[in-house]
Amino acid sequence: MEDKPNFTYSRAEKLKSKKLFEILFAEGKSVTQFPLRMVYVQTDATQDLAIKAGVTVSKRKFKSAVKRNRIKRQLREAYRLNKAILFDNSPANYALLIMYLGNEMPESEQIHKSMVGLLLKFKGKIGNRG
RNA sequence: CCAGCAGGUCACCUUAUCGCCGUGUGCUAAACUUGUUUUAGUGCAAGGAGGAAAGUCCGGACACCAUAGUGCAGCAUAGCGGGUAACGCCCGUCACUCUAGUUCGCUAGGGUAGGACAAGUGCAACAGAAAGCAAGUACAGGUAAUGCUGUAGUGAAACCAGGUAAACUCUAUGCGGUGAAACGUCAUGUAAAUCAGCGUUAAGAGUUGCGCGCUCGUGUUGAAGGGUAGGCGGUUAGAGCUUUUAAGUAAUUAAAAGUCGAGAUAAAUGAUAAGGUAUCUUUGGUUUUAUCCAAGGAGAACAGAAUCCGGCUUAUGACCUGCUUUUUUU
Repeated sequence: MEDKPNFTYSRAEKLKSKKLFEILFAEGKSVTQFPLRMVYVQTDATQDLAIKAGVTVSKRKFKSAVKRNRIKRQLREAYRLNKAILFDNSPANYALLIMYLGNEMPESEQIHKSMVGLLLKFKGKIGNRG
């Protein structure tokens, strides 16, 4: 754990289940660090991985599939490189969904800064409750 | 040199770090149905969006459904011939038409919702008495009488036809519907929902717009398994691609050889950093101009597979070839 940082983001870590998405949209709680918003919900401890995450970009704000893909890739990279913040000591299992709220194409540097802030905010919240 | 038209080609590159996806292969571990097994982890190798992947506008392949049949209605197409799995697509050709040239014979290029006004209905600017059901001008002739007859006049067309079908309509041909969230299958697992047999057939319900037809209903016995979410198959070797030869004016077809080129599913095919290329542009110098040289700046457009093919349409950067027109210089 301490010798090499884990920067992977494989299939098992991705949020796949349709059911979970429905639950997230229905009863998820949110943390916002503009231009990002995270919706999260606590899941069963029976799952193999502690945290599953997905990213999303509104089709209404970005009609072009190319632009949507680009933003999602940037979000995924930012999460992949900074997820170690969460994996140190997570008190419970969570499903996360990170959304992009901006109206224009973002800079990667800005996304990275916002992602770090967002993850720290989230960590503070669940730490306080647990 | 600039502009237009036609045709063709490509779809930026390199390096570093960190990642994603399936495939092949090696190692390790676990499981048992001990196998060229399955699962997990890990190393290596080669590969990983398009010319439009887009719009979803046509045509197919494939799958399921009698709520699928049938008649009417409806929709689509429209010279002729050919190509094709098929098409509303493509090729050739005739006619008409537009543009340019012309030795007035034509030539080159483009366009065409180019079947029928020999059945019926409708429509028609201006002029005109009148362009269809109601009227009637002038002159002449004729009659018992009358637009009854001729001529003039208006107009493309006048008591009778003609024009018009991106007007109804008619003719010919074709068309069932739903689309990969189709469909098949596996495991989990509960009822009113499914299937088969027997009996009852009365009201009624369903369908594509309507009719016919078809299906269902209610009781009982037995059997198997739906919906939702998930896994696997379908699902990437195909009307495939490249080259050569032959047939054909061409679209295209045939034969031979070679070749395998993404398979995701909240959706992979990347992110970041540095450098460079095509190209554009600014300044200065050179040259009659074109050009060339130096320095600086910008720097790849449109766009993301989603069952698969054939087209059409739309978006869009750069280069090459040919033709035409205009201007300048020699």
